[in-house]
Amino acid sequence: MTSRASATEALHTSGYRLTMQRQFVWDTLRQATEHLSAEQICSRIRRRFPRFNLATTYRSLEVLEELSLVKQTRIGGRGYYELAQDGQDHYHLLCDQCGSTVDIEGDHMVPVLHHITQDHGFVASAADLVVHGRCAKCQARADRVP
Amino acid sequence: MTSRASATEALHTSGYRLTMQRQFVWDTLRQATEHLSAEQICSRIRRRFPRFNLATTYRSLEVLEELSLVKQTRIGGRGYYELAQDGQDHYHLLCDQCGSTVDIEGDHMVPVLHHITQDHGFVASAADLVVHGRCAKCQARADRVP
DNA sequence: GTAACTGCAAATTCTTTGCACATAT
DNA sequence: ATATGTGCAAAGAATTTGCAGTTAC
Repeated sequence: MTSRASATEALHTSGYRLTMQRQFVWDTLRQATEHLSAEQICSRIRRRFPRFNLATTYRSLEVLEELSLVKQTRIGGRGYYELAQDGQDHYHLLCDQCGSTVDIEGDHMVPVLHHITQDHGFVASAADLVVHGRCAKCQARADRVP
Repeated sequence: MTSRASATEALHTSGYRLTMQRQFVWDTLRQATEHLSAEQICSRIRRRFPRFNLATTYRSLEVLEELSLVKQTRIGGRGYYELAQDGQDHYHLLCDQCGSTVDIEGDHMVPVLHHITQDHGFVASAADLVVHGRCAKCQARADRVP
């Protein structure tokens, strides 16, 4: 029902070959609890399959992205990858103090995107939102020691 | 009244030296009608001052950013620079087809940011929003030739 | 069997840094 | 006078590409 079950199928029906490497990348992202950089994905796979390399990581991610199975978010010039959610997008809160990220899901952006469409005749397909600021922890810390 | 008049002053009062190079970068961004990459800024300045170079471009932009005179937006792994608007942020619509960008200003994001603060105790200081999709022109073209 | 894919190394692109010289204060 | 800033060249980091060999179909 979710896109998770259909990765191999999606590859197959799109004419892409089902390789071990692509499955590794897919599985790594499925098991991850947060977005991962290409480097992180690669090194995790290398633990079990030492000949795996970064070029293949990028090439696999490119395919998975094209099939809308994976979503890339750029934070500070680096790309991070995670499973694409089915319907709704999700966004990132980045604490500029401790560097932590929080994911937010929900339809907060729907009215914004709607507005954009109305005002500019622009048909939005995806939105990358990174909100900078201070997370709850760092905020509390700052309050304690002003 | 706007931040535009106070670049030299801001540099001065912050203890930064007022150099020709920094003024060149500032003036280039003032004259620009859209955001520019470091490379674009540099080559424009080089037309009048051939010894100007990229390293100085980046270093000048860093200073101007720190003084909140300039805002950087990252699109597709590249940094683009423009004057920081006084009060309100502005965002970018990026046409994935023709590569054009449209700037949107306004307070569309205010309720979103407010919500985020409520829900996550996260204090937002800035938001980077890049909306991908299809601009009006490309949309019309697609409608004509389906 | 063959077109697609991988591994490796080298190339690209964007950005940062070290250091000798120049300059704003 | 001197701390800061610049120019140049070289280093870094992230990503892409060329190509010979491998593999899924």
